Amino acid sequence: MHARMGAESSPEIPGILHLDMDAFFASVEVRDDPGLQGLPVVVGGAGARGVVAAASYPARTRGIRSAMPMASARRLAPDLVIVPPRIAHYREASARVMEILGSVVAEVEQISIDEAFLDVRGARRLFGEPEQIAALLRRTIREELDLPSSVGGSVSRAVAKIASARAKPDGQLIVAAAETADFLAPLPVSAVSGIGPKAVAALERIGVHTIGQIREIPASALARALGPRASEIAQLAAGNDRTGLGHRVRDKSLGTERTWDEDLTDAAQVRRNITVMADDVARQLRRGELVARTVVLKLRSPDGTTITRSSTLDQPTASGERLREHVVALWERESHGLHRIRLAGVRATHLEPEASTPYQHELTVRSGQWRDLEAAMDRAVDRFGTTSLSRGSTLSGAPEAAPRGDSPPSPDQDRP
DNA sequence: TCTGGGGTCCTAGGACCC
DNA sequence: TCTGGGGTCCTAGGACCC
Repeated sequence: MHARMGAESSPEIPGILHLDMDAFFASVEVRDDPGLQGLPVVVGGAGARGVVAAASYPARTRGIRSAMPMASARRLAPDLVIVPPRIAHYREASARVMEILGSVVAEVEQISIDEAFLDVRGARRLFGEPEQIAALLRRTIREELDLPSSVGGSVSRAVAKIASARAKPDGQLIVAAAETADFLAPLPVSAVSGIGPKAVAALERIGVHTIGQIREIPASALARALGPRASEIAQLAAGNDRTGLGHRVRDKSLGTERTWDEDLTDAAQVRRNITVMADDVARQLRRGELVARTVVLKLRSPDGTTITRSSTLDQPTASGERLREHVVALWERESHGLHRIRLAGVRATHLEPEASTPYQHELTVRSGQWRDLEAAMDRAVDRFGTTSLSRGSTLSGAPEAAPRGDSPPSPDQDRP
């Protein structure tokens, strides 16, 4: 059932587009090194626990996929070319893609580094129907950045996203409103964004494999299989969402984590590493002119069990010293029960723009000192890179650093 | 040589306030 | 001296996405 026909309610134009860059990280690397053209190229960690972050199409024809363990990828393609990720570089390319989108369409919602939704209904008078706008965007990205992309279009975000995936590589697919049900019916349930491995397994248990079948089973059966998410998923599967575009205001959290090829067994070593991570997170906050109110420590054991422990601060901060204190305290609370650590991470959440927080106006002498010191450190890091100055010793002249325990500050030998 | 690193969103219980 | 309901914050875990 549709809403009333108001003066502005346009007929069902499939004007929600989803633009997705093809094999983005890998495409950027191949573009920058034409010698890689046609080869099975993956971007990702080469270590024992590395995984594939992006695979070129020649790699995909060999069965290699994103998120696959690098060891498996090597088995599938002994001639595999592994390129270490250059995230900052991809972010730059991403910014240029988004600039191009914004130059054609006012309504753009970036949803990840390599994809965006666009509402082109208002751009039709200038640039034509959704098909033509999609072609224009893809052509411009190709000409200006030499990168391939694909576009899906629909009246629904969920369906536009499914369509862009079906259009790959280097294609476009606009699904007219009247064709939506036929388009969706034969697709596997996993095609819906939001239906992951757990939901797929739950649906298979009740005999549901395709999107069409979701609409045939009773709502009660769907609710039993999927729990509270059932109705939302039913809506997506029917192509009924009309949510339009939202505009993500700012980041919600920011953090860093690391998995070691060999588990850490020394508590002091874990403490040193999370200390470095806390400094790194604080630096990211300062760079983004943000402060955080909560810091989260994440720990994973060899068997995959993951715990998180969080601590909320009295005042939002971007101080490495503050974050270190809290994250180390969280670690000291847990370290007794954890003897082998596969992964550790530090994340800052409840972010606020630095300018809007009262803490800025309540600088004490002491916090003023840390700000000056850490600002100086930021400048040095920008100039010399992270490895030259990692932590500890530089700040130990500051008024009482985080509890330090048994071992003296030592250069961090863990980072390649 | 079996599982990364960056995130978002949701749920649920307990504390605390009114 | 027996018990309610709503709202919000904090913490923890989990599913999911690229």
